[in-house]
Amino acid sequence: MIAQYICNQIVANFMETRRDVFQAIADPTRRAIIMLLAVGAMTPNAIATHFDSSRQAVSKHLLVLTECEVLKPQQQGREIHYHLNAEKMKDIEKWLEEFKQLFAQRFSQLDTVLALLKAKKNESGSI
Amino acid sequence: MIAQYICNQIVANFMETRRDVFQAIADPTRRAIIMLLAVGAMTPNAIATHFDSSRQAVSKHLLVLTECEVLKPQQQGREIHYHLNAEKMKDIEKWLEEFKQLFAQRFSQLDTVLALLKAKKNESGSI
DNA sequence: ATACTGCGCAATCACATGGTTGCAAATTTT
DNA sequence: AAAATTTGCAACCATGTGATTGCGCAGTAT
Repeated sequence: MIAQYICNQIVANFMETRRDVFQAIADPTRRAIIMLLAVGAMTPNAIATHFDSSRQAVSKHLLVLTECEVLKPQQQGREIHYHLNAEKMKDIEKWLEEFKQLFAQRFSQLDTVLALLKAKKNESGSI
Repeated sequence: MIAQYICNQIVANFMETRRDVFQAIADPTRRAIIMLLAVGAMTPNAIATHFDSSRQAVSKHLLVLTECEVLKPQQQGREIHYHLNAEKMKDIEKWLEEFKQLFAQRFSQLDTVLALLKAKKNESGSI
């Protein structure tokens, strides 16, 4: 059993709001769009030609991606070029890194908890 | 403008099915659960105490995470210990790595396309 | 045997999501 | 000026999602 305060800390740290990068990459179509735009900026019509779904469906994905700040629209006359905001992708990397650290240190964290429990063995056992 | 065949290849490669790791980490509660279980296996009740939502709500998240093969339930008497399948997390890392490579090589890919276009300048322009 | 506990499952509900069609606004072309 | 193109936006629909409540079943404790 992990000590309560450590768990609460973990939960508090990693509970975030919606409309983030994680929602952006949740949909396979959106992941494909991200990959497409990683190569270069494109217009909605150009993007849509690569998918079975309609232009409007793709456009809605572009809206979501823009709300997640993964894409940045750039108007050029009547065309809109969607650019990738590669910086946002780092949020995923950051989370993944935090996870990997937590996972790698799981034994030492348990040791910490056990040591704390041992040190407080004479007090009330709930820490 | 990116050449058609490269784009189609990208789209085909990165269109995947649902119920994958990306859906697993789309929800902030599920991300927090993953972080919790990264430290050590826990029972549904123990997990639920760390969240405001009810036990059943957490249980549904556990079901989703299990379907995504991020968690593995392990029955012990009447208790079920949910273990993290850290291997599944690598799918995210893999995707992120592919993205980073694609992004880093975007200029050279454009060069490739332009070179191809130049070589075929006398044929039909669609490649 | 009889409670109690831990847990999954079904029903239900509000809301989000992905998709479609239709249309209007803005820009470009003719 | 008129036609065509690119695009976003609104309405609508089917389905998915997150959450709640109620319940039943399998272990455990008394």
